[in-house]
Amino acid sequence: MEKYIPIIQKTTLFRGIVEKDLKCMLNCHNVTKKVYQKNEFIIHPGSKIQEIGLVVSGLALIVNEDVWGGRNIISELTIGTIFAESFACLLQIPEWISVVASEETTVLFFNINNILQVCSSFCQFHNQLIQNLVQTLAKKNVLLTKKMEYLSRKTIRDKLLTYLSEEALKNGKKTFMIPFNRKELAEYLSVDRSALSNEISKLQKEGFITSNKRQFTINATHKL
Amino acid sequence: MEKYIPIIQKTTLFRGIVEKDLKCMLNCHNVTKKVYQKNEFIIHPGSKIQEIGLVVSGLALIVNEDVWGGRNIISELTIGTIFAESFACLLQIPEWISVVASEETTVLFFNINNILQVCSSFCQFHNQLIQNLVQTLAKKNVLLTKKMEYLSRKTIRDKLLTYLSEEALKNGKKTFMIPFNRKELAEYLSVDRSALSNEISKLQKEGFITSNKRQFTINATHKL
DNA sequence: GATTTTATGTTGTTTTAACAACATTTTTTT
DNA sequence: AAAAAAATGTTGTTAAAACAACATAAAATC
Repeated sequence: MEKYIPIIQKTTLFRGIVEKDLKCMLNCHNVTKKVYQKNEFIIHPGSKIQEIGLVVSGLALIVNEDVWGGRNIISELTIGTIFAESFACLLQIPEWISVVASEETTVLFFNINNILQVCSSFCQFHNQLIQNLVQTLAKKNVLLTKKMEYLSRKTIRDKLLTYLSEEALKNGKKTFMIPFNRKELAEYLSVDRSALSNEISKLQKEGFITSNKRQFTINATHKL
Repeated sequence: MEKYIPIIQKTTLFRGIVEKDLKCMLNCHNVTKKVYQKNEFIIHPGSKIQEIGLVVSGLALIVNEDVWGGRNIISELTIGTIFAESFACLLQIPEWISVVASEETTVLFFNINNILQVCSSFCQFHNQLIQNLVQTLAKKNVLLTKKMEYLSRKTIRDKLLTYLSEEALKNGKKTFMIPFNRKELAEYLSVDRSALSNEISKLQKEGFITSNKRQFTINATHKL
């Protein structure tokens, strides 16, 4: 198990935990390891759960299942990614969510109770762990809320301008770089790539923005 | 302060905390109270924050501000609503978010450190509070992820079918009631109301679903 | 440096949604 | 019970996005 310590230490959940404590945790039988074959279910829809997962080898997929038997990939879980932390906190997997191994995959499971239940002796380890868990959840929350702001706009133009505005405010400058190329940005905003490129062109011609690849400049004097 | 205990006890954050502990907390100067006038800022964009807010009278708005000076209401904060819990966990308000009093509004502030920092003496109070905070964050997370599934679909039909599918799975039945009327459902899915009604009609004619007001039946044998 | 691949922009066509206007039903108010 | 208000459904028009196909530019590979 100890060979996974470098991976564990890099996760948001265990960031800042000293190696001694991690070793202790791994040796206290608080962590279980399981290997899954390709296409095997790691998490079944509607099941009970008490563990946070961590992929230490292979690749898994979070999948949304519909009543017609259709499947939709929500996200990919690469090595070093923790998953199901929200579900573990609620002790329940939604009926439409599953996690499936995309190839042979090794997963470590951390019981949520060992993280949340404060031990009788005041310890820095637990404090840090709770702090980390809360921050992980909060961060995801803010990211999702942010993304929702774009997705709930009706036109590509509005989605894009809302996104660019927030990026400008976040950077504190009117000129900034975005972390996506066109294809990725289109996917992030859930729009067609060519339609997005087209809209960027139009906004430039109309004087709202200037853009060159990943660099954008917002012309805030040019009122909407 | 103690007059607010009934409101405090009903929040997800303080659910299950005994009155004795709440009183102790209120008396230990861990909670501050502030009254805001109409249109006054309760939270400024980009500011530092260490407190979770609770509206105990009046009405406040979470507002998204853009670089052009435009404002967009993200949500309404009615009496009994806690807010800024995610931001408090990250100690930072995003640059595009503000909270504004919509009328004269009274707010209680709970310092996040008094919730997260485990005291040296093992206490049930703290344990419950952390449990509650984590559950609040996790729940919001799952709700946001769920909503994103719909919003990221391109057509009204896909948004609606995804929504109905998850509701059916959640209820464990093909026939179920939804918690929205048409106007609310349209708003939730970020689509036009009449276009939504129209799409529901079409889906019925094509045999995918049966619907009567808030009751829907999914015909899962009628493949997509 | 040439070749291939990937990213980006452009345009026209088809599909879909938004919008507006109105009919009908249901619910609420008086 | 009548009147008013709100919710829902329907249709036609307009606006916008998806899609497809292609041109060009940039980056990666050989």
